Amino acid sequence: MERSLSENGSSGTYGSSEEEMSITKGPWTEEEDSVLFDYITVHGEGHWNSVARYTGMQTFILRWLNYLRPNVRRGNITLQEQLMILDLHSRWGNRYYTSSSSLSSLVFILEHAEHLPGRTDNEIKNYWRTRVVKQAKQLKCDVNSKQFRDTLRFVWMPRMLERIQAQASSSGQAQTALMSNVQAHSDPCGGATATATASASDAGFLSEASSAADVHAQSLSDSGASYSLMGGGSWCSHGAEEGYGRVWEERNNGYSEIAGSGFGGVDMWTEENICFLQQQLADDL
DNA sequence: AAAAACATCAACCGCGCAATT
DNA sequence: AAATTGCGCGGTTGATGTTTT
Repeated sequence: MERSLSENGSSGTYGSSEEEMSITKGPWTEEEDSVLFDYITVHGEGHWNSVARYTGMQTFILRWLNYLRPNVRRGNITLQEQLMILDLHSRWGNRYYTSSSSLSSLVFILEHAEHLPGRTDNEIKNYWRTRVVKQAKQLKCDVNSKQFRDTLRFVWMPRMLERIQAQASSSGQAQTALMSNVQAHSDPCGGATATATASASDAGFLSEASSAADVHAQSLSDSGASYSLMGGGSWCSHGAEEGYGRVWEERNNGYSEIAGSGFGGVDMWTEENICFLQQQLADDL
């Protein structure tokens, strides 16, 4: 194999043009993974700093971060994680190169949420692109449009929350956490707060969510108020980053309890749900 | 049962900002 | 102040797996 790591200073052997000519591409073999794993075990992750400057080292780093690193989780993104992704993305988007607003920051947050460790940027990105962006295209809607974002925030996310709650009910898990988190509450910032009605039947929920979406999408999005996902301590956002650390800490308690309950892997992008989304988008026009 | 179409995800690429010289 | 280098990011590709015809 041509991928190699060596001890001496210019260790990333991808560095020289000669060697780059013979770089192996494509899927990693078990043997390669094993070599890389051993290397990190011996040298530690900190060693990246001294070798990462060499072209191609990025390949090793990515393999480690996205695959080999302990606690990395792959596949089967839970509803809770999907909800988090949508929530955070609605707040921060996927803007470039700022320390507080990128997908990597999102990963950072996921990793520091006690019960949602190990999701990688690649995975989140893939979810966003293969699911969300794809559905937006199917709906003939610009994923970055205000209309789509509002629909996600005020219709889709409450619907996901509803599903999570339904799962919790059926499994008898996390009921307390959800019931305390998913309920109407006043917004101390003075604005209205969109809420999912946890006890609604599906049909009932649809109409309630619809009207809620209509009202809130109109009345809230311009003012900067946000749909409140988890509201142990209710919160509002006037500008994306303001007070986020504190808010996250409070909200994360809710996430953690629910995420810890262990259900997930539910596909929200069913025909029924997409039709529903389509209806919402049509109504907004 | 086989082929085609589609979906997913790991891996790689290249751009542009930030830091350094 | 300008040029260079490094780094982090989102975008894209291609392999693989799954579903549909």
